[in-house]
Amino acid sequence: MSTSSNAPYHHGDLRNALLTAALVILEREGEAGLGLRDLARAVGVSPAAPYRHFDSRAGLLEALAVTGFQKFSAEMRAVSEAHPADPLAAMGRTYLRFALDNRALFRLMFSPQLKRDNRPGLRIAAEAAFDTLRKVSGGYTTAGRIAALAAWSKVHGLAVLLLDEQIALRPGETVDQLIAQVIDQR
Amino acid sequence: MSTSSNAPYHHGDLRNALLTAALVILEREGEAGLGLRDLARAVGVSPAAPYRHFDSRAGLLEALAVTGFQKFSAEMRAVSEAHPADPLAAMGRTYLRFALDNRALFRLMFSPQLKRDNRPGLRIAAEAAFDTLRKVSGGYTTAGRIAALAAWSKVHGLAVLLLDEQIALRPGETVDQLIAQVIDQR
DNA sequence: CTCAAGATGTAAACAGTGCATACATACAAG
DNA sequence: CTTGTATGTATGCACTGTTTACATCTTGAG
Repeated sequence: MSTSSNAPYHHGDLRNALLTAALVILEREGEAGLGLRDLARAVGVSPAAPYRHFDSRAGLLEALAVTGFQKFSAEMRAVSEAHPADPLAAMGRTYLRFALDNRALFRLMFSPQLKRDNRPGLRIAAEAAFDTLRKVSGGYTTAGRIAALAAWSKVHGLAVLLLDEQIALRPGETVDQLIAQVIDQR
Repeated sequence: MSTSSNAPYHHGDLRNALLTAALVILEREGEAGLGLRDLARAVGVSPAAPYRHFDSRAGLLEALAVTGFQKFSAEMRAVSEAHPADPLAAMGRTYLRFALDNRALFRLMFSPQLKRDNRPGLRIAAEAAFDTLRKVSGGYTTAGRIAALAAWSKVHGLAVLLLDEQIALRPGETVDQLIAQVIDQR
């Protein structure tokens, strides 16, 4: 809480500072461009300091992904409560908006890299997110598991294709227009 | 064409040997686990040798992805000709089969990493593949661009979710059963 | 208040990476 | 046979994630 001192030996809130700085770098440079040394330098701390808060680079990525899943869950829950009549279309749009507004983070959340070294924290956060997804979209799930999987696949696939810039927009067409049309299509 | 010699100075077909060895390592270790040194060691050649055939690691990955797109195109064209009556469902199943049979390669083909450094070869190969996809699935495209995008999104999304093991199979259920059901769902 | 213990940061070094440069070898055309 | 070119090697550089030993701050018990 001090101090007039210029550079205190202890940062005070290094873990959070690392996470927020990492998010910025992640979205700007992509996952491969997020190095521990650059990150440490960005926060003004030695290269070894992050290891006091994360066991490895993978640990840091996991922490980022976990916050991503939490934010994702919160947004999905909020939009489903805001549109109790027909939550499905609204949830689809929110799913896509989240992916487009947090491109690198969204990719990280579904990264096979992280899945490979079984990070339990990530597994738990992901399952929690999908549980709320299931709960909150009750209509679809009662309409049948296959229908739910098909809907999820469509939304998720559109997200991935848009993130990878595999879909070309028509002149004057906005992404949200396209999203709305694809979601309404059945 | 010689020789009885044990280890000839020139490999003879290093480029292909590198590509096939790289594919094996890729599917076993993932993209991050594919290092040039390991690759060179696997083929029995010096660490610098691959640079005679690929300008960089990214160049090698690009070459892998290009072969992937070619194989993908060939399979899609073949299956569409084998099922001229209703090519759509068959193509969807082939799309999914390809993804599941070439997991790491499929991911590499759509990797944003490679897209970032605009490799022209990859761009061309990808566009060629999607062109044949469009041509070959004529029915869908005439049915409307949005419908085509929705169908593509569904198939691609299911592929990605399956690759990331985000979808749990029911006891006794096979992947192909699930795929067929989701594809037939509309 | 004191002061030991633990938490948090630093400095330095290690192994491994992609990559570049200079050199060696083999083949192919004249 | 000579010579140019393609292909592979040896070596070194800059950089990375990570570990170890040490420095500094904070905290809580006596």
